[in-house]
Amino acid sequence: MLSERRLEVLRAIVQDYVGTEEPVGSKALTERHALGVSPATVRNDMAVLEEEGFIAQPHTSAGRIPTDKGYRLFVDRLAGVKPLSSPERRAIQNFLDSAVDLDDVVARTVRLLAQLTRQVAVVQYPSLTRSTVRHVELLSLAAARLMLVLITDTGRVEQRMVDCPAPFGEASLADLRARLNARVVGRRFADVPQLVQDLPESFEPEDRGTVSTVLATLLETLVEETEERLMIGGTANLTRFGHDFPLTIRPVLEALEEQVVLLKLLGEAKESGMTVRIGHENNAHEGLNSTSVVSVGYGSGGEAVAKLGVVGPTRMDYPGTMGAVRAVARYVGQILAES
Amino acid sequence: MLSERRLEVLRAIVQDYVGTEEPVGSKALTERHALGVSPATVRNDMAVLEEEGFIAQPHTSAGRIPTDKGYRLFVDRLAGVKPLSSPERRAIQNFLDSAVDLDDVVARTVRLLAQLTRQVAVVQYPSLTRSTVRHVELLSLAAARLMLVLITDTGRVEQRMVDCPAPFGEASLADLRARLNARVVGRRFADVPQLVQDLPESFEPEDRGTVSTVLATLLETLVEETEERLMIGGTANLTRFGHDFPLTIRPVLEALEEQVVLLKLLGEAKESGMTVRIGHENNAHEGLNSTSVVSVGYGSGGEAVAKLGVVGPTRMDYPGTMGAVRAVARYVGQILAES
DNA sequence: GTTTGGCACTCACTGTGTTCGAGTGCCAGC
DNA sequence: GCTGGCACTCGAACACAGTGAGTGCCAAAC
Repeated sequence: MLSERRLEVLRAIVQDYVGTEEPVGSKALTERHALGVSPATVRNDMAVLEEEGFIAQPHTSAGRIPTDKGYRLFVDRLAGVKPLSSPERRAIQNFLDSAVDLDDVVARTVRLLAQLTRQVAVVQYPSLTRSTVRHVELLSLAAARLMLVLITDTGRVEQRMVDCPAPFGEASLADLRARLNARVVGRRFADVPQLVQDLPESFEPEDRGTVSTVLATLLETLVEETEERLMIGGTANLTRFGHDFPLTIRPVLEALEEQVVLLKLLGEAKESGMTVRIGHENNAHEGLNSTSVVSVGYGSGGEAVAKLGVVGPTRMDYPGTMGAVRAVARYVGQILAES
Repeated sequence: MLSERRLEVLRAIVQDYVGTEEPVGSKALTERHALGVSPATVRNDMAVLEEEGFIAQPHTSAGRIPTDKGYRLFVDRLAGVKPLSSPERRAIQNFLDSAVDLDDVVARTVRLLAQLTRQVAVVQYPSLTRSTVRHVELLSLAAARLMLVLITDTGRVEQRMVDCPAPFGEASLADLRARLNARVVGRRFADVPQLVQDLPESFEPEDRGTVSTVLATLLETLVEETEERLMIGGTANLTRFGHDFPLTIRPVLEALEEQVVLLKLLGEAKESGMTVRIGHENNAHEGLNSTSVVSVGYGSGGEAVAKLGVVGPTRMDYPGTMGAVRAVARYVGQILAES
């Protein structure tokens, strides 16, 4: 068990190390923090903390730095979430309010997060399966070729070509469009499959094939989680860290280019509330095992339709980062709800 | 005037420097290239080349490196475009052939270019104004709210909300949709404005306001060159250069994040043929003044609908890069034409 | 039992020479 | 105009000592 003071020492170490980027020693600690004890005592505490694996020394005769386990404890028990200042909040709102469409919202969110946290920002586009249907449109492009357009309440638009097994008249098309919309508008994408299941039966035999094909394409589009897109920004912030540079930044950039990795990472985060994954906990990609990922879901209503977050060095300002991430997610949710 | 041999010396310097990333001296040159003269002679030639500004020495008692002006001469007069090997060509085609939609084509192109050239790849989405219209769709979302969807021959889809000044009946909507499509399908976006100019007049007075609003939105969408999007990849390749790292990579990453800068850069490139901008010639952003940009237009037909290219250090393999860029552009054009 | 001051020890970092060698410019001779 | 020779330059690499922040341990004090 760690006494209250030892925890305080750990907190002080994390704070100082995040601030200075240099290993912190016992003397410096007592000078900068009012711990009320002497350096020697702190040294004893440090020895214990090191034994427990919360801190480590890069080499003998150097100060201590927190380990991943140390950061974990810090995040879980010692740190709060630092709320943003109200000018910051206003700035966020203003900036997001002037977005014109979904792409713009996402792009602005990325820039905002990157600027606020001075780290790499990642924003996932609102997912299809968790959105609701605003409209389904069917266009006839050629005799046996249709275009299917899906519009979500979050403003996302998805389109697919459909090659029909048989020509499909304008009347049937209008009919299908009307019935389809009647059934699914306002419903969650996840519920669509069962809502349209029996639709082909109500059509003339010669049209059933086409209707089924259209529905199959529709369901396929919904399922295609692989189509999940995301936007990344602020990679230039990576250059702020590490004197040992190329070695550090290279694998991170590589990992960021693999969108699959990032999506997996976000996917593993909790559905609700903020998730912080520290260092080696990010086993999705080895390039990320000296970075931390702070992510949170956002959505137009109570429910999350996608996630956003930042990627930074394990040595980051967790309270500040968490505050920024949470605030941005909140405002993005509002914007999506309004549009 | 530079004699034939001096040009040969310059070519040798560029090639060696690109290969080794180290300043090249007179002795090493005569050893690696069959110039048929002694180091002393090469030294004299180098002195001349330096006087003319084609090469420079980082410090006394070091070899020479090409200047931007030197690279310029190399690209313009000394280097050809190195064609890809046929396995490479096949690989490109296979990789691009399996793309499923426009986003996928662009994403795959970026990856491909980045891998082939081992540099940062930039691909612009096919521009609206240079494409032709495949279909225009109007959807009624609410009594006085429409959605306008544009579909291009390159597979791009663009949508906008339209708030109507007055309610607009389904019949009028169908009418407008039909007439609009009759006029613009198959035409170039650039020609659309004059094709629809007189359309409002043929509608009932109470609908004219709405028709005008729709058309205005349509034209606005066409004009919005700012909406030009692009995709970037291969930033991890930046880490391959420079021991003097953070200083070098930072401004480049910053420049790459400013899409406006990149678009401007691509915009300044020649409409036809390949463009190579070297070092300080990239005055669009100071972060790019030690990089070169190789770009070329691509398109489904004979005409370019957008551009793609790579960004790398001035010290790059120009013939190889130009070959890869040209080949990729060619295949992307084919893919777009087929779809 | 915990805290504290004292003390010897460790070891990365810094600055200073010193050497080494690739590369240069110049010049006299072919 | 080309070549070999030669003195010179100057960055890179290496060795080495001094410095100081930081540590662990211990005996004394609270």
